[in-house]
Amino acid sequence: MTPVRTRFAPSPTGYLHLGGARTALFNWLFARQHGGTFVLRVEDTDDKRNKEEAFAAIYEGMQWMGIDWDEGFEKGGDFGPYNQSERHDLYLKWFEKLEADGRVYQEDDGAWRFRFERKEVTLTDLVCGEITIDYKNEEINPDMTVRRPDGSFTFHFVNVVDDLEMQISHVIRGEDHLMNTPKHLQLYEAFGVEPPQFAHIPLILNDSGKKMSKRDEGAAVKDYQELGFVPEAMTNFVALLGWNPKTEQEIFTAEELIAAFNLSHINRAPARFDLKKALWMNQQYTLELSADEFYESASPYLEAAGLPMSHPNMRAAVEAVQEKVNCFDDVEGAISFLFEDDISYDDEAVTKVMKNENVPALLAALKEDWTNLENWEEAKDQIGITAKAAGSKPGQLMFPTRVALSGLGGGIDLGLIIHLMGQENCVNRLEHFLTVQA
RNA sequence: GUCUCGUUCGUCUAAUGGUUAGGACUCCAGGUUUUCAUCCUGGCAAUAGGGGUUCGACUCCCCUACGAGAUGCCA
Repeated sequence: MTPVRTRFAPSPTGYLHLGGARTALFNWLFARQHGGTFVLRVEDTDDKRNKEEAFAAIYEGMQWMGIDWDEGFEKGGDFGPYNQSERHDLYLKWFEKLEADGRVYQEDDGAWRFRFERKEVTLTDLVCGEITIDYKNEEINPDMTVRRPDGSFTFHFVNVVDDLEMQISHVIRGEDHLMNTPKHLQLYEAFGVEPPQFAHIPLILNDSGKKMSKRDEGAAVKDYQELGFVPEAMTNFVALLGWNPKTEQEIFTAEELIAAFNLSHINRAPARFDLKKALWMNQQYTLELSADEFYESASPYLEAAGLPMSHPNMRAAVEAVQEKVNCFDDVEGAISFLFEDDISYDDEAVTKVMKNENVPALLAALKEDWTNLENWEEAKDQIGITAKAAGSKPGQLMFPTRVALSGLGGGIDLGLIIHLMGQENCVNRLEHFLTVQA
């Protein structure tokens, strides 16, 4: 039994694509499940500027999602170097073998082509099954370029050499490589080595059903980091895109994913990324955080938004919205009204409130009744008393009061809003609401 | 154009010849909460179309439509 060795080989594009993240995750899950090795290789064949910076975005994204690697970038290992740009001698060695065997020939401009065997090639893919490509017709499948006139090698060539040199046992990659694989198989055969096993996973589509591209909103893992996703939720959600456990379980810890993962349960059809469901899943995770964890995680977002972090009410306000928000980025909008003098009103909430024509009178009455109260509990109870005195139900005044005080249709518990805001501010907000909206 | 793959509620998916086609998200309606959220209950909603094979088809075969990928001296 050969040891399981998988790899993720991104090129330094400056961001970790959602699809790339899932490819990395599946490779990682498979390696972890089999006690194998997960390699991070850098496909930097083109000499790009800011290569290191561009790659940093990728490994930071992986680290955020909790995908660690055993070999490769910054870890080293026995099969290095792990940057393609430093592996030229290795490529040359295998190229010379092809040359000696007469499997390559040179074009007029100096480029080298690999001579395909003119036969049918069958790929047995762990996800896609058997796929046969006919190479008999040279017009349809011309020999492929493996080396450029400047001496550098093309993707197909280096990819195969790297995988065989690094003794990769399973190549798990996006379906966009499916048609490349028979070519790679020809190369393995010419090299005289056993190819690895292949598993091609379906692509991730954007909201409109097209392949997610760099321009798409939410194409980068970083986008979800900025939205304030819990990393474990992100990992969980991405794992369920194109793979399913064949059970109705949806919430998985990393350990559970490792145990349940199975290449044969990967779908063939591409999947769309549904932000609403992702946010729902994220909320399942934020709900499970301790108050401390939630506060710690939300703080950076609040600081970035300029909220006064040392304010005595800050901690209580943040804790109060833990079960109200989907992601950390929503916290600021849910509590900022407590820390700002100017209040902005949610149009939808105001419209809903104003549908009841009794509301202005009720709020005006409450404003009068709210003076000279001992504490916030009394103030909260007063809402019911005022409502009843006017012949309304308490509930008919609770919601309008919430909107008048916070400007929002939802959020912190009303009693707590009153408590944190203080009597004077409450009365002022009612006054302001009546002036502006009524 | 050619080659390859794919197509189940709006979305993620289950059901590999026999189910009232199941679950989840969204949405809607109730309940709980004097408000909001959580939570609970219920509801709307799908086998792309057409032919076969079969006692029986989401499931197998063929055609069409649609989608995706490949067809680079990009990766």
